[in-house]
Amino acid sequence: MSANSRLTLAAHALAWIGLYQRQGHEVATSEQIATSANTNPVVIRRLLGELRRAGLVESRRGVGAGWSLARELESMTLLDVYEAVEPGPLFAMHRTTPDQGCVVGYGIQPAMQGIYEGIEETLRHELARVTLENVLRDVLAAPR
Amino acid sequence: MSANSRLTLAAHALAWIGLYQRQGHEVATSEQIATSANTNPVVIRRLLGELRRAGLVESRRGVGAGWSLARELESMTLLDVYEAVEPGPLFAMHRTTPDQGCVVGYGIQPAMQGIYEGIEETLRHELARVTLENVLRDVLAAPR
DNA sequence: TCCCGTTGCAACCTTTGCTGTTACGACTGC
DNA sequence: GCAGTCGTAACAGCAAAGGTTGCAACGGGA
Repeated sequence: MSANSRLTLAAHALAWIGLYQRQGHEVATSEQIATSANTNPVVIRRLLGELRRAGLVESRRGVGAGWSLARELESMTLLDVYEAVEPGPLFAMHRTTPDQGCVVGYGIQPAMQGIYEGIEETLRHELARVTLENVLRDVLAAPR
Repeated sequence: MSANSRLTLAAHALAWIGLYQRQGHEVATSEQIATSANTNPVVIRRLLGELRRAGLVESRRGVGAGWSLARELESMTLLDVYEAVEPGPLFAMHRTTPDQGCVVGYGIQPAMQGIYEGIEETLRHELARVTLENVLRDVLAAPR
């Protein structure tokens, strides 16, 4: 599976903004977050843009601009973040339509479709159990 | 997520071989399976090679060669197939190591690591609940 | 009114992984 | 020896993600 770091990076950004705000700052810049994540500010802006569309963060422009949380970390779950940054399904069907004249080729897609739906529902449920507050607590609990 | 059709294709191939054997045939060829899946025989051989390494199928060479199941479909689960064809973890960490001098950059990877492990364990449990026999039954149950 | 720092966004390149394709050697029953 | 199939390497094509550059838009302050 082409492993995807978008969820990790989004959680990183949210935890960073949340911690920064608790330290008394109003907004965080993509530059600061990019430094922490060791990547490019544009990558952060793109990702935070998706989170903004999902209502998780807000952005201000002009002087003293930057990003702030739209909700408390306690009320954000990894499922919210996952849905904001991961569009497609977990498992894909065939690239090309199987032979519809073959019994297996005809029935395989509806069969796997149904199975995958149940599995993804369970995945969503698991993701919904973890709040960004949990994430930040785990981050701060890392032993030095 | 770069959606991955390997699990779907592997399930297709196993269901095809299983059904073919129940119809009284000894072995199935990669050519036949490729026709059903509407792809290239080499793609099928590569994938079945991974399933062979996992002990799910066997192959014979020479005249009258082909593939056969190494176990009954009832004793194979989607987890067996998943582990055979999907090497990496479901969610990836950052591409580049985050800033270890930053509290969040330092703690984010162990934090997400622990969270992801729990989620993947649940995913494995779900995959283990579905046997290839279930898959074949669903395939044959597709309405014409 | 101008300046400055930041977001918003488009365009492009590079890398990576999967898939498709061709080619050919290895094997085995006849 | 022949024919049919696997086993595998090599390469091209394609798509997605990430990285990079460039620049317009915004808005508070001087």
